[in-house]
Amino acid sequence: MTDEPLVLPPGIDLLWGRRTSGSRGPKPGLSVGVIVTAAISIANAEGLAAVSMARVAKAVGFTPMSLYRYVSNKDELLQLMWNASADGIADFELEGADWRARLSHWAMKQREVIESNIWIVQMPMATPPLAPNSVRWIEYGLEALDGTGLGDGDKMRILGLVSSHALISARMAFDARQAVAGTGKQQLDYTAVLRELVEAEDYPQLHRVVWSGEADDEEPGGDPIEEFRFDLELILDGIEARIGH
Amino acid sequence: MTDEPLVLPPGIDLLWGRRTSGSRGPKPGLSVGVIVTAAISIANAEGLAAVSMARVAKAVGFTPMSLYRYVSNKDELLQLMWNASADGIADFELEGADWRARLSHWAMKQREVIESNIWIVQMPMATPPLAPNSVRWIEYGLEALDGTGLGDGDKMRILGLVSSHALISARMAFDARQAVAGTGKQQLDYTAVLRELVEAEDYPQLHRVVWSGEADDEEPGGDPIEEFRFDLELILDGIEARIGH
DNA sequence: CGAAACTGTATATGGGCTACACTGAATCCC
DNA sequence: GGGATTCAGTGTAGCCCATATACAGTTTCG
Repeated sequence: MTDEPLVLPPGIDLLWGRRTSGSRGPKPGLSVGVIVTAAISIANAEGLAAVSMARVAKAVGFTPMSLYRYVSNKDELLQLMWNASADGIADFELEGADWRARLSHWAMKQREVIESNIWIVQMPMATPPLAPNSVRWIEYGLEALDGTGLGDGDKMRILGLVSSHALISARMAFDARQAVAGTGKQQLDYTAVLRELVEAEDYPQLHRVVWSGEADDEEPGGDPIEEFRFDLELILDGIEARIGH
Repeated sequence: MTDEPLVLPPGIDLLWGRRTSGSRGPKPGLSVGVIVTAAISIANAEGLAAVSMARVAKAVGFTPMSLYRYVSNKDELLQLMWNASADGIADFELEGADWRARLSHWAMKQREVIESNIWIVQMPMATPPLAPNSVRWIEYGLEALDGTGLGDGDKMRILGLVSSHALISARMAFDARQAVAGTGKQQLDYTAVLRELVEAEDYPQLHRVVWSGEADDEEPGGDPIEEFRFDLELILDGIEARIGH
């Protein structure tokens, strides 16, 4: 309970407004917000790989090194982008009569945010969710599960499970799109490739699946949103079983 | 049904033994296997970030460029590593009387493999699973779900869901360990940080969770395996509900 | 014996992050 | 007001990375 300095992960202090700066010297010509916005712009337009310090600096009209006055390194910039991508979350309104509808809504919204900032799926995972928007989001999730009788630990784990699945789902959809819109190359047809590689005697189960009609799986035809909903419903069923009702 | 060349993703042709090489010229002093083994060694010892072409080349005693005679680029090397990490999977024996026990066993084994090649969690996701070991693994998964009456598409999606969760679970455990064993810095106590940041009036739910005793969540104390099992059971419950019995 | 094919190397290009030293401007304090 | 302090932005340079290209040396085939 002593008032120790409390080390925060990089960028977190800045996000929570805990990084102070003196009043001497020239006025800053730039701001963290401007930098992060520019970086997100680039990421949305050209993918996360296109986000380099030099590239961002050019976008805001400064030299690369100037960015380091606002952001201590690139990793921190990435964290800030991740948080900023969820700006506007404060306006989120939890909808639904029961926990199931609410959590479903919560999950779909999360996937939506990821989808509209698709570079998120290329982000290296880092610290646990400590950014303000993440915390806010967890708060909403807990609210959705309020009154279910679940323990706190269970609630948190369930939210983690659902969140991580929203991310995975978006990533898989993204990968599928990439494969199709590849470098002008022939479309990567997952099923066709498997049909070529999978011999009946070595892989009886998979061979049957791949040659049966139904296996339109990873293909662009299958609606990723529907697939996500499938998984989500399955998880929700699991939660329901856990709640015991 | 024509016999078109069928473009395979990078590395996949090599993995399935479909890359031929002439017999002229000097005998190779190196092999893909040696390179991949060395790369995995480095990744296990120092993390995936330490795996660079130069680093691997030094490990095998050749110049960096020599590796390109065996591997067409770094990305391909990563795919080969990913596949090689699951070598030995052929000996896997599916255990369990019913599908639930079998799938559970399947999932736990998968997490185990990831855990013992923990750099996998740092890998950029790429193509859908087409490497031999991945395909073999799916085969086992289908076998586990055999006789459940589930449709092929559902089976595949369920396997994807469980797999992705094994990966996420391992990643979260890894991140937690990282946070603790950080750069000699003070341990990042998730709960403590949240207690500092989360105000009761702004985040009533989370505030309560964080200040209640139970919230020993992301902490090293909580056994990651147990947490994985929790999520897994939840998913299994969902599947059971789906099967309708 | 060429000619062809192949291995491994050396060199060089272009990109990345960021430490460091520096200039000049704004502010504070005496 | 004037010096000291603090800070913004720049330029340079170091080090790492992946890999294209050209080449030297070696093996095999016709």
